Amino acid sequence: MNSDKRPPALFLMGPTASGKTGLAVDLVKRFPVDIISVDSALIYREMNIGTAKPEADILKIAPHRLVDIKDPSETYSAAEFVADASREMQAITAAGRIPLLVGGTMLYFRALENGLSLLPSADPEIRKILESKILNEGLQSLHDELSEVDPVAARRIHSNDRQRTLRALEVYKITGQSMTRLFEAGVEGLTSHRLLKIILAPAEREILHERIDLRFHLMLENGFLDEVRHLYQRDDLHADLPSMRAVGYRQAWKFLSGEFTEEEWGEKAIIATRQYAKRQFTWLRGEQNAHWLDGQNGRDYENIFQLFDEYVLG
RNA sequence: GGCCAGAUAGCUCAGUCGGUAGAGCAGAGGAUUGAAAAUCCUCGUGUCGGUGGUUCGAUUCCACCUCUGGCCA
Repeated sequence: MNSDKRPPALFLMGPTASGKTGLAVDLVKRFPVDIISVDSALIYREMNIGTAKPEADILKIAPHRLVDIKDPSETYSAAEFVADASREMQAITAAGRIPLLVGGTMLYFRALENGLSLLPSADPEIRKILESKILNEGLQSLHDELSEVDPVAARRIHSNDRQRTLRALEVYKITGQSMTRLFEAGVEGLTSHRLLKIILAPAEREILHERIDLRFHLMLENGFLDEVRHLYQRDDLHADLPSMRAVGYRQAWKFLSGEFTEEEWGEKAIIATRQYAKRQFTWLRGEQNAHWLDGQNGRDYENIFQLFDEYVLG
């Protein structure tokens, strides 16, 4: 029924706390799949409890690639992910197995599937200059500057969106060309594999909220605060690093620095997790050709196993 | 038991010199091209505690009642 001769690959997407890891492990037990993590926080070593990283015994059964590849002091990017994931997919396929990409970082999935334009990577020096300009002259002046060099991007990017305004200007400063101009070249998406996309997400938002709550309290029992305390004590880490802005870590950091009370930080961490899940849903609703499953009952899983059987054979 | 202060959106509160009300947070929806667990945008009808009274009109003024604080006994 399927004339597509390209090798198969599986995307397993879903909001945080939806049970992706559990399903992935089940798939590993039944099918010749190897897992690639699609998660901007699991890349960090020493960040285990708060990121809900699979435990060592799970990783032994179901190894995850692209986990623990960075120190919390380092940065990562969607482009690096695309390069890393593509490489791992090729390796897995070459070994006669099927790549299973599992995670919740939807930008990474999107970038991998649809591709990224050829843009320069971040330049710390230029960012520093632009940051200080925001400090001295305000974000609006930066946005005004963007209007001069790239009016199309300036119209698209809201003047309060500090991160995108800065990035668009950075691209111009590095290349001398507008981001809009560079976009015109088009992008090349993933063509090496045929995809089966599965979205695991509770149909009821309330169920997910309960799971988030439950999981957070479990994290606390498992010593989440001590984990953050270790990171807090390192003098090469600070609150503005991408790693320390992760949900939960950011709030725990603020408790340790005295900005939040003990009750406050936990409540705010749970809230931030819910809001993160909501943003993930916005991405997921836009996914094309994906199979949704609620995951609240076992039949769902059976359906996926069957689907997967047909897909691999096809 | 007496006195005082409260009772308004899921929560914390503002406000209406009498014309049925709005902020923050929460929540919902959306955007998303090398920081993405990031960053940003949009969305506010609720017996204004209850019952009566005054009034053309009461959430607002008055009386009583209920509840919650605090003080005095």
